Formats: sequence, structure tokens, C-alpha cells
Amino acid sequence: MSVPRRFLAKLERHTRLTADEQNAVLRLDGANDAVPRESEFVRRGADLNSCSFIVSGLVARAGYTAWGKRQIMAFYVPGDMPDLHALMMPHATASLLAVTDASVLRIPTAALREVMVQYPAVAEALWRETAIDASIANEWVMNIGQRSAKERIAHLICEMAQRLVNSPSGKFDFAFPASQGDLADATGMSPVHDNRVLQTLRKENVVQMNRQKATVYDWNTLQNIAGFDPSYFRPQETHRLAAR
Amino acid sequence: MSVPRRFLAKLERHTRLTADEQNAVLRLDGANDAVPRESEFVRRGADLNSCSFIVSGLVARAGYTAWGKRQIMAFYVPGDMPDLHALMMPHATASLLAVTDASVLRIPTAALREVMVQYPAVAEALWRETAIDASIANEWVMNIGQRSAKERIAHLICEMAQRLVNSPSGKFDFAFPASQGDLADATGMSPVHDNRVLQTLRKENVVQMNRQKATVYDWNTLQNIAGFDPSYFRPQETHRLAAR
DNA sequence: CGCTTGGTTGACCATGTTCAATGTTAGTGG
DNA sequence: CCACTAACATTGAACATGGTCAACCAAGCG
Repeated sequence: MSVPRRFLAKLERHTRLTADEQNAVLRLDGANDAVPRESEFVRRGADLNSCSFIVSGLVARAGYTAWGKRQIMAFYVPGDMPDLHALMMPHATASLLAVTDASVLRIPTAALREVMVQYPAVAEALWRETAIDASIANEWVMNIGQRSAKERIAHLICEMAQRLVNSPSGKFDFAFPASQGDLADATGMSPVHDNRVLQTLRKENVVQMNRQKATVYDWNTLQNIAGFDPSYFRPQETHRLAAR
Repeated sequence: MSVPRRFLAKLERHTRLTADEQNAVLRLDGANDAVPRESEFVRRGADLNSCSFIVSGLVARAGYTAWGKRQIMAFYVPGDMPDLHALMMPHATASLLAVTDASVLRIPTAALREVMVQYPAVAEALWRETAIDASIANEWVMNIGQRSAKERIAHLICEMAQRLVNSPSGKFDFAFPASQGDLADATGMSPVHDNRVLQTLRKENVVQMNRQKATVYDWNTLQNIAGFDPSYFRPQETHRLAAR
């Protein structure tokens, strides 16, 4: 089984591909790495000659200040390619680390670039993926810069729910195996305060989290608390780049 | 004078282009808009059919929370194209606003896409520009999430210095006509506290700012305060996408 | 000269941090 | 099955950073 079928589905959410183009994507393959939790499989400063495809597990993009404080800048779930931008900037400016044990497919950049040259529409789809990623990063700047602790946590949960659940509404749950410490690093707050905010959200019967999953009890209220507007990672199909 | 010559220079910092490709870029043109200060010339939610090229003035990408709080997510200076990502996501997820009176060239996306189809290397260069932009956004997440007020301000000034000055060192100044309120919105803090931090940086003879420019008195100390590492927006040339 | 924009100040207050201790849970070897 | 351990969650108390409010100042410009 060629693994990136799930990735193709992701691309097709925003870019229609012909059968040839789809096959070219499906032929992509690479080395399958088992990554133990907490280990960094891409380090800031490394020169990458492959892009990672998440087969299973939860992965985070993280950076460290000069004083060693960690900031998580994005979470990635199975089906995501967290370092597609390496196609354009092979020198990694952030690290990728496994939040849980993870399985990662390393696809050589050379193979990706070959497909991009032959099928410009595939290049466009990949570029669009990186644009969505950038759009999410912008929303994180907003989140950390302008929202209160409670809003921040709620917003992060909303984002993950929107990405992982088909049409979230009412009560549902989804896999989000991050520790409270991880959440704290993602929202720019201390683990202690993070814990207290989660407690109030739990007591208000809005959402509950543990190391396995998040259980949303009231999607509407959660969105209202967060001031969540999902439009930022719903790209619209544009015109295809016509073949020459 | 076709305006984007400065943009070409920017592209060539990371991607070598043939004479034909350069000419194709230089032929790009569009309507020249005079944008008065404080006005939003791209609004979140708008559907864009052009990309903006900054001819003069200081421009910011900004977003607003559901409660109307503004976060500035990036600054753009003459020679930048702040909404290149519209090529892939024509639905704007953030606003662009003029911090000072500005002059903006609106290049139709259709014209850009034509050049991209004909010259894949140009497409690659543009993609690389958006990747650098994303990398800067990530650094802003780090900045706001993990650094103290003083570190944040220092870091922002370091970033702008690095982008605007050839080889910063010792004492120098550069145009950075943002108000203290703008800086506050960019660093996620209140104007009052921002003012106090600027005062201490001034009293320590590190850096001084007014509505026209920033004057760095001691680049080394400023970098040390910020924990600044410029590698994040220095892309390295990679292989060119070979012609088919 | 008066208006407007932006910078500065002080006093008080709120949000979130730090430190240090204690619970809780799941996994591991005996 | 139990003791032991490690990782994570929870708690309280003291504290710090930065926010809010409200007033005042300074410069530029018609």
C-alpha cells in the first residue's frame, strides 16, 4: 500500500487533479521511520533532502528561544506533511518533534520535485498546502497575541476539532493526545495556568481533555468562547495552472 | 519605469533567473494605487484578483479578533509583495493596511499566473517568497509566545533592521515609521507598556525610535537582548526546477 | 492659535507565573 | 497481584509582569 493516499485526499479538498496527476502523487514513496515520543526527527538548522508525511501519531513544529524556552507553532496529524516548505527552504528553521510515538514517511525532495516539474498542477496543490499552513500560523499569532488564556485554549481546541472532525456540532470527541504541558507550550502560557483554565472549561461542561482525546460537550459555546471563525483554513479551489 | 525591478532584485537573492525569466517579471505591471495612512486596501474576506507590490510606505498585515482587538502579523516595506499567497488562496484571511501613506502597485493575478505557467522558475521564486514570509510568521509566534516585553520589542527591531539594512553593525538607523501603538499591536502588548519598554531601551543607549525611524546605538547588545538569530529569513538557493 | 495625533506619567489592578508540594494513573518487574 | 516508578495533573500561596484608566504633554499643521 502506497501510503500517501490520505494525502491525495487532502490535496483534492482544494485542487482537482487528473488521473495522471493523482497517480504521480500516489507513486511517491520513501523510508518509513518509527519515531519515539518526544524525539525530534527534524532539527532546526538541518538541511533536508526529504519531506515528512505523518502516517500515525501527533507531531508538533516547535522552536526554542535563545534561553531554551520551547514554543509549539503547529500540530500535525496523520495525513499532514509538516515540512513541505523544505521544497523551497531546505534549511530547517524549526524542529519537528513527535508528541506521541509516531510513524513518518520520508519522501525524498528529489522525487517530489520531479513530479512538480512534470505536473505543474501538483506543484500548485503542494504550494497551496503550504499556504494553508502559513494561514494557520498567522491565526496562531492572533491567538497568542490578542486572546486571553481561556480564549486561547478554546481556540486551539476549535482549530484541532475543525481539522479532525467532519462537521463538528453539539457533542463529539476526537484524538488529541497532547499533555497539558504541550498545550501550554502551544498557547504561550505556563502549565499551571493551563491546567486551571482546562478545569474551568471542564466545570462549565464545555470541553474536557486528557492525554488521549478531547471531548467537546458544547461546540457552540466553545466557538463563542474562542471567537472562532474557521474560514482561515478552508481554501477555495482556484483556477488550475493551465498546462503550457 | 516598470516598477517591480526592486522586486526582481529581491527574488534574485534566493533564486537565479535567466534573462527571459527576468524580462517576464519586469513586464509585470498593474494599477498604481495611492493608499492613505490607516486605510485597509485589502480586507479580510475579500476575494482578490490582484497581488500588491509595495512601491513606497510602510504596510502591515493585520487581523482582528471577534472582539475587535487588532493584531499586526507582519510589516512590509517597499519591494515586498505582502499578499503573494493570494495566488493560492484568493480569499483573504487577513487585512493589509497602510501604516503610513503608501503607494501600491496592484498586479493582476492572471498576469502573474501566466508568467508562472510559462516560466516554472519564476513560480518557484514566488513560492519561495511566500515560504520566507511563513518562516517570519513562525518567528512571530515564538516572539509573542515565549519572550518578555523587552525581548519582544528588541526582536522586532532586530528583524526590521536585518531586512532593511545591508550589514547591520554598531550604530545605524533605518526608516521604520510605526507609532508606538502599532508596535504594541505587533508585539501583543499595551501601548502604555510598550512606551515604558522603549524608554528603558533608550535610556540604556541600545535603541531609540520615533515616528520616522529607528536608531540603533548598539547592534550587539540589541541582538543579545532579543536573543536574535537571523537565519530564519535567509533562504538558501536550492536547485532550480528544471524545465520539462 | 487651536486641533489632532501620538508620546508620557502615575496609581491601581488583573492576569498569569513561579515554586513547591501532593495526587493520580499507567506501566513494569518481582 | 503488588510494590515501585515515572509522567502527568492538581493545589495553594506568594509574586511579577504587564494592563487599564485617566490625565497631561509635545510636536506638527492647518
